[in-house]
Amino acid sequence: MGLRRADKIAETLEQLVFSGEYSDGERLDELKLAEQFSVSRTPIREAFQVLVASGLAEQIPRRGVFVRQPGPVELMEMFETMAELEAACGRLAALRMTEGGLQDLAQANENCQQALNDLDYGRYYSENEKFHQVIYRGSANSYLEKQALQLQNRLRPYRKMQLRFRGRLAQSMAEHLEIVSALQAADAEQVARALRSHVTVQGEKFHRLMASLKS
Amino acid sequence: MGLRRADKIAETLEQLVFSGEYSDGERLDELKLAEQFSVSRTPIREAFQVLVASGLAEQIPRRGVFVRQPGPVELMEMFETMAELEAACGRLAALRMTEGGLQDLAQANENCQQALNDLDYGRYYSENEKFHQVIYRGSANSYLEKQALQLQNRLRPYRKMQLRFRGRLAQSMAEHLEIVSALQAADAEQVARALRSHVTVQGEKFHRLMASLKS
DNA sequence: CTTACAATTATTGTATACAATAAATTTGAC
DNA sequence: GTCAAATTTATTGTATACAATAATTGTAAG
Repeated sequence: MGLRRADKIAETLEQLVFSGEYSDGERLDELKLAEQFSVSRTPIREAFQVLVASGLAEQIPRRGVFVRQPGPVELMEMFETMAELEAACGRLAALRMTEGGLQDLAQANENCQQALNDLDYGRYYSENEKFHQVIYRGSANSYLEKQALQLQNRLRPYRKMQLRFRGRLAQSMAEHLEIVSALQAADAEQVARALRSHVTVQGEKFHRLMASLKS
Repeated sequence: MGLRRADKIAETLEQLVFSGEYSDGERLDELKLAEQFSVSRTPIREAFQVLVASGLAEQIPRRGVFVRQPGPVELMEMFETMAELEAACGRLAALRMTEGGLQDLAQANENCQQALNDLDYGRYYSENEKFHQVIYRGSANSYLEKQALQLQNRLRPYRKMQLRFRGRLAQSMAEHLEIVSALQAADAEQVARALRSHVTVQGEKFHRLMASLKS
């Protein structure tokens, strides 16, 4: 599976946009990037198309492409959409999850608890992601799963901000348990409700997120 | 707002893929397309990136790009995801829809009824789309709205197949009324339920869709 | 000093040229 | 005649060259 230079560049640029290396509205300079990547403008331009298509940048004809960092409003909208996608996955998973899937879920939750016991935030974070991914998978709808994974990926940097504050992790674990038992009980509505409120950003979470955006 | 040649080409190719002009697995020939559009390979290749990014084609390095028409399974998954997205829009719209939004909805439904009275299937189809779009808008979440619009657009050709068969339109209208009244009553769960089952493809609809795929 | 216009520069968009790799075809051994 | 290796051909990926348009600077009039 040969990789094209352009694809690798697109991936790298994506990471740079995610990590906040480029701020909102900043223009992506073809020539400068071509130099940096030791490549001609062509693969850079092809990489741009990928960024633009995924909404990470905007292209204005004859002007250039400009990175688009989501503002507070769009961010909230994305989180809300994520909550609804998760709820949808959960509702379907409640009806379709296999015994093996439920075991994976229990294991994933176990790993979260372990990380929490060790106060290993980084590991809790990644195990938590896996926990949710088991649910996406459990929906038995690979199209929906892909959508959920995509948005999860897009929101990762912001989720990272909001997870590590006092009491949040314990509460998060409690919610996980509620989700797990609802899934075991195959109670679709309960799963959807639990996941929606687990993911939704409001109250204190909202203020934390807004505060962290300013930095 | 100058348009780039490559963007226009991407749009055209999208339509060609949608309309079934290209079948699944078919390779998109750069040179042939360059000739057809009277253009060099460069803008063709840039257009390809757009198609690939939106999942309409797959790119295999050093091999070419190949159109990806959804098979029966993926199609069902997409419809199911659409149902969940619509339910999500509806649930939010139930809480947020303005008086003006409700009026737009009533008007859109009125137009559907009118088209149905005239037995104008084409118009019913487009008015029906507008009806749903009012709900997307009603969610007051432009990110979610965009996702819904995107999938609606992607599913259009298949939806067209399944709408025109005996009795379906009358039933569809009845469901619309249920949706409208639930929205007026601001009953989020009821709206979500009604929209989900309205959009879901199952039973007779499923068989129709499968049958039409073979042609 | 400000404004408007002209000339210059920079940057994007497209065409062509070249390089690298995969597909196809030919050739030769068995 | 069949299979395999080698050669040719076709096609993709990248670099460069050119064209078109937008941004910038400079200049002169008021």
